[in-house]
Amino acid sequence: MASLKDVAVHAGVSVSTASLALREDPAVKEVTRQRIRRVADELGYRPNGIARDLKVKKTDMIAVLLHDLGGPFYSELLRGVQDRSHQRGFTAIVACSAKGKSSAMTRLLLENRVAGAIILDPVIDESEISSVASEDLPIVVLDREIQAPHVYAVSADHEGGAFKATTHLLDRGYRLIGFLGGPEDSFHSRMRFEGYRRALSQAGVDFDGDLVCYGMFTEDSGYDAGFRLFANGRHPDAIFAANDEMAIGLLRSLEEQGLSVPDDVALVGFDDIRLTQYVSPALTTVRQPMYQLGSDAVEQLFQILSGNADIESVMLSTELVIRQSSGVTPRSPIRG
Amino acid sequence: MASLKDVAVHAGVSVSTASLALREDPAVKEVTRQRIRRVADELGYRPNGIARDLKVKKTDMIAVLLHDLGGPFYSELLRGVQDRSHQRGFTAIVACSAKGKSSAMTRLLLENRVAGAIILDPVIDESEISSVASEDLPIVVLDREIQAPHVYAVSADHEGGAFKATTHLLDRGYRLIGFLGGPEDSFHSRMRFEGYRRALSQAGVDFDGDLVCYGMFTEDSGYDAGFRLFANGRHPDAIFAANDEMAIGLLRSLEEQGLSVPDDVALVGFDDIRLTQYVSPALTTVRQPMYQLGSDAVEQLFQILSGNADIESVMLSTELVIRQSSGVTPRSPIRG
DNA sequence: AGACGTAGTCGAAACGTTTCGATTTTGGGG
DNA sequence: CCCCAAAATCGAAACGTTTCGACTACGTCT
Repeated sequence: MASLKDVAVHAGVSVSTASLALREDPAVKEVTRQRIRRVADELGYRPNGIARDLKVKKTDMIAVLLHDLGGPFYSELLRGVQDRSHQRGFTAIVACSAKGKSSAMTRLLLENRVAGAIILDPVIDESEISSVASEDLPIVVLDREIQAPHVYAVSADHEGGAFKATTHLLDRGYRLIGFLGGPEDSFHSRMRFEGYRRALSQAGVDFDGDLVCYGMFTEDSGYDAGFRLFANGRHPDAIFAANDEMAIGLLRSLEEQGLSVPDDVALVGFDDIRLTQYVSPALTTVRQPMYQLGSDAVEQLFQILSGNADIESVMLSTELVIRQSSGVTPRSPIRG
Repeated sequence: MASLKDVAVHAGVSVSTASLALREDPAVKEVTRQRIRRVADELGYRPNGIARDLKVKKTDMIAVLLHDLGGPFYSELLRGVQDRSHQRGFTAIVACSAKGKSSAMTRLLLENRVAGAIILDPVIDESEISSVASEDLPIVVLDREIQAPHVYAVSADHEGGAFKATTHLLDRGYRLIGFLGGPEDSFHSRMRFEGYRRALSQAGVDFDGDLVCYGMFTEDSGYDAGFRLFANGRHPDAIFAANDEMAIGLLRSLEEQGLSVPDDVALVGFDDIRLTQYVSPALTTVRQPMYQLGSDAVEQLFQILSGNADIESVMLSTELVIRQSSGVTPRSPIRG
């Protein structure tokens, strides 16, 4: 592997001149520069970014750590990250946030290979993240609340989205509105539950714990929950599911129970995954601004790295996407 | 940022001893090691992986370059990459293969930051890839054919899958089988077309160019093609679409044209994306071993990096997944 | 003609490790 | 008590850059 020294020797100049020349520094004479560049090409010289990073003590790479690579809607998020990183001169690299000796977490974050990190992983524990963040490694967490130095948050407004979803059902006249949550300790599930509670309470509808049920955010767990929600003679007239996967499983189980959606039971999900448009009836849901989440995360990191002092948490609003599963006409509007 | 030297000074030992101690080298006495480690912890010392990589002149990171991050079925692929990388002691980082000065391509591959790369990108041109590959940077391309030094291939058997799909339709008695391809210069489309041709020819069915149509691998382009395929009084009794997206668009257009699938027209797709199970009728398709593709790519890279001389291209077989869209019972089996 | 500014080039240090040969310490045997 | 091998520690070089102060040569100004 040809190094700068090799180039310098072959071009009959010093290493420093070669270095300057290849970086188009105006201090080196045009003719010399051309010669050096020609030699570099002949030798197939490639700058060693590792050496460079070591010398200048900084790197333009930022890490994006996801719990499982390639989940369904990371696509948009990563596009946001990608675009904004590029715009800010960063190179974003994505990896899986698994722990362990040779994990990306270790290699990238603990071994000083990146300037900062964005973490979207509901599972990895808080202490892990806060212990890894430092003066030299700011971390932006997505969809989490972590109070720790050098940890910043960018989040979609899950509570607000859930509020919108539930209010939508209330507006359409439903009163026995069930909630299908995810794992109880999950941030997403908690926030969405809170929005649900707030909507009920604002509408003056009593909360009924019997109408609440939990799954695992998977389609199958939604399917299972579909039976529990209608067991013992209970019969909610609408259900707000904390994510689309479960809503879709739920849809299947309702169908099996001979219940029609939305005629017998209205249904709203969360996330707006692609499938929601294809199931029948198409699923009313809440869309998160994934692209912006990614882009804002990078921007936040950029600001921090630029030494901008007062960084505030960012909360992005969500959007209700109304389709068929939540009924068509308001039966008895509660407002207006 | 505390360096090894700081640790050494505070612990009253030399830098080399500190280095050895923190790597648990048995040459350093237990008590010394404990002292050094304690000091390191107190100072919040973190090894500088960049310096390390520079010194030892190697890195355990491999890059995975995708055309667009987070496409629908990269998920499985990346899991394969992830698992195998971990098993082989690599850290896999994923980035977008866009070109340009500060792109991942440049930063990671051209600046010697990774030991090797896996590229899955039908768009980026061949010359780009072959010019980037080198002695010190072996590249494994997925689903492409590139003849160049230091470029190796791992591929699913698209031709074979298309053959299976078409033969399946033939077995069920269809004879006027149309082909809906992607962009004509795409490797995927070409291979799948070839499998289609071979199946027809093996069954002694004449190829009819009028039954061939091209889209862009998108749902909308499939929808449009659906009208072209049935224009001018043509009426294929089955269609093999080169991917599921287009097949689904096609399904929609057939429905609009009052054609029933599979009764009027049978349909087979390719890829087995998740949606295929949810559309109605569920789509018969060809599944690629995405997990294995990823895992084999890493394995291939590992072998190359281990100095294993004779590396052969790998071709993985695909699997026909039969659902409702291709009809139910054979009408007139052509074999057996 | 001498001084001086400037364009161009150079040398050496530094970044934080690892590695290896050299040096010191230790402890046991004669 | 001394010597020696083994154990423990150390010092310095090296990895490939960048950077900065220093140096050279040369034309210009006075």
